[in-house]
Amino acid sequence: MSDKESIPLASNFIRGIIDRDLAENKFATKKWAGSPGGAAHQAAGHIDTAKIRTRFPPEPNGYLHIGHAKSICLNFGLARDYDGICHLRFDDTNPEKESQEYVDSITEMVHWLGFGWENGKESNLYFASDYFEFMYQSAEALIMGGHAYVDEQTADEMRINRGTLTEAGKDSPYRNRTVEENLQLFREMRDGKQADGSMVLRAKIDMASPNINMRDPAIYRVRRAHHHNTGDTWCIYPMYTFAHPIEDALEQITHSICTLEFEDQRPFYDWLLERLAEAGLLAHPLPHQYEFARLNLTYVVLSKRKLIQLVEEKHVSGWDDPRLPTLAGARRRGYTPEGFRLFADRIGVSKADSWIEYTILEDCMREMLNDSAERRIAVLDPIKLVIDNYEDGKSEDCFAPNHPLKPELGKRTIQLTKELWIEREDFMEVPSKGFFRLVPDGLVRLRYGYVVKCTGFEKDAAGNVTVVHCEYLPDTKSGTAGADAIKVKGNIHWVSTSHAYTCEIRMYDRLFKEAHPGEGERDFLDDINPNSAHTITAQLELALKDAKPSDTFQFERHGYFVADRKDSLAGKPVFNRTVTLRDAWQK
RNA sequence: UGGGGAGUCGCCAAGUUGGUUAAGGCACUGGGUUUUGAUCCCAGCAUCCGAAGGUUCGAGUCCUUCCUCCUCAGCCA
Repeated sequence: MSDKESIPLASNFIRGIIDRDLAENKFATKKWAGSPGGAAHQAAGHIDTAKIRTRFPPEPNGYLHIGHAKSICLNFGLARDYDGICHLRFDDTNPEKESQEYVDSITEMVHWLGFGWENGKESNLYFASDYFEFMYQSAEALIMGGHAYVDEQTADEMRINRGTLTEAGKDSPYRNRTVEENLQLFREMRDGKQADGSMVLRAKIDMASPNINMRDPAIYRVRRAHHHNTGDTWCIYPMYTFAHPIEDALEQITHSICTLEFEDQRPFYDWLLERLAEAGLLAHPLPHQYEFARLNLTYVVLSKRKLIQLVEEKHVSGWDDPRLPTLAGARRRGYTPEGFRLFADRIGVSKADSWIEYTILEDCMREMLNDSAERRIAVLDPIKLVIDNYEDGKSEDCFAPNHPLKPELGKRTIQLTKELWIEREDFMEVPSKGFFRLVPDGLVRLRYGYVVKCTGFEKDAAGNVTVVHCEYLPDTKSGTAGADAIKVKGNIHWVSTSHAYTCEIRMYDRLFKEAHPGEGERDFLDDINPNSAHTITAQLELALKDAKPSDTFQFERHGYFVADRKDSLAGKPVFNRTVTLRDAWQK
């Protein structure tokens, strides 16, 4: 953890709730048997040593993105700060959409972000599907308590009878079956004696409730589908509404944090848990649900549907395309876990819908990368500079610090020769106002080398500058006595043409050109930035040839770059531009 | 038009049971340092808290009315 992350965090409403709960000793008697379970199981346990328990509960039906990172940092961060534990729990109650591939990917990315779910010997990695038996028993308990019934209406009939936002619903004709009949039918559902979709188990609450979620929500459906975890053991599966509160309760979660759209479901969450506590299946204290506003980022789409569309219609190269806001893509782009954690802290948590400016994320990455990335030299758009008064064939050591803020990281040598590559934009035949780099008859310092004076230049038939000529001033070499006798404002980087690694670099920019892709009547695909990626051939200092996949560097005066983790070969890395340096001059 | 939420500086976001000059971050604007026009440092940046009334010695914090935005009618999560 860096100093930046040890700065006291701004308070937020969830921390306020936790502070109050802890002050009231709300969980002082809560037990934990070392594994998830109901009242009977937990009763045999000890007082929970975890002060609070939170959980990150993804459905393994897609890849994690930056929005998830906010939730992950929130849940795991809270557990860390309050001496608690955060579980990683896969909410896998819909087998038709879920798969092991997603489980693996999600697990990997949560770890990558820097969080763990281990607590001593306990792994606290769970699957909702491991609780199917308990959920089934809970459903029977509900039936026996007169709180659930088997409904044989079709999906369409159910929808029609649910009413509207302003009109009450109508009771199902099957609503008043006897407990015995309900139990028998529910068991038939479980035993495969009822067809898919022919009936559902519904909670029996109030078809006239102004909250539509309380109008007898479906809690179990018949679905013959192979489950990635339970195989073909079940042909009935619980709905999220029913399953999630039970998952939280079995894991002794204290603070169940989700996004705003679940707010309407909280009454059912509490209703269900109370019923199961009455039935003796669960013990108090029961978990509570709290909702926060999901992340919206400008110039980015985070909806699962749109992300899938971008990938399937090949607008990007895949789920880990460096331009995508998926965590896999961000990692390939060179975004770092530290940067994401800083970002999460910086944007805060509240219940107000908000749009975070994309530059906030970029700034967080710059901030952490500035601290961690070693410096290297890269000429991205090379033109030749010839030092006419420099000896042919001579090669001279120049010393460049690996990190200006961390002298302990040492220096490396780079070779200066008569012919160099410099940046095309560092020379101007007719300088614009305020330009202080190379101009005819002007002085500029070759960074870590000599001060040179521009003596001329050559152009091709098209009028493009091809070669710049200069003469060096012998007594001005960096690091030698008197080097600063001649002051120059300009300072440009360079790479010897005979000591260069010619390399492919992917220059990435934002995927969308509009702050709010697809806003209003527009199709979000029409807002795609046609210049979000282009590949260049650059001249890099030789040391970069040995970069390992995922190594990050600051290419001085340009930005942060990472050796692509997929396409880099040993001795032949290719780089992705993570983010540029801030540039007051460009503005 | 029913239920549930939210409205504090360009973007986020703190604001204890009402107490007197409305945190902080990002952005922005000045100035300084600097062999990255980077980093870093210093300073400035809401007489005002969606609007209008009201209660009070005193309100972003309480009351009333209004406005705007988000969200809910899957056998998805």
